[in-house]
Amino acid sequence: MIAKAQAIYAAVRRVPKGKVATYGQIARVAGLPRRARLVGYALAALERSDVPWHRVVNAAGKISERGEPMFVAQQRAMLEREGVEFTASGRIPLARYQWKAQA
DNA sequence: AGCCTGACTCGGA
DNA sequence: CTCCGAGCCAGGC
Repeated sequence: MIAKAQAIYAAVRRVPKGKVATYGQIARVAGLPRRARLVGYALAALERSDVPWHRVVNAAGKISERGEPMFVAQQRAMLEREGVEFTASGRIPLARYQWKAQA
């Protein structure tokens, strides 16, 4: 486990229930500007943790796929259970649900 | 070291 | 809206 990953996880944990954040946003909050890919990489390594990874989506407000479509459906279900709505095209209206990190 | 891959993002066409 | 190319970084070979 590397320190950068820890910073990323800490940033993700700050995302409140019912809100979502983008990879790039998490990267900035974690002090790693332009390292969106690193965020995805770090989250991919997650296994059984208290990190709300399901609240992290890409810049388009869509859930990033990773092989099994099953996980995407699972993530969407968890978000909807927290009150996050999806558009007919499967996107999340970021203007309304994106987490605004406070300095 | 080089090359390829990947839960990404942005600007341009 | 979609597709492309470039920039980014960690890991494995």
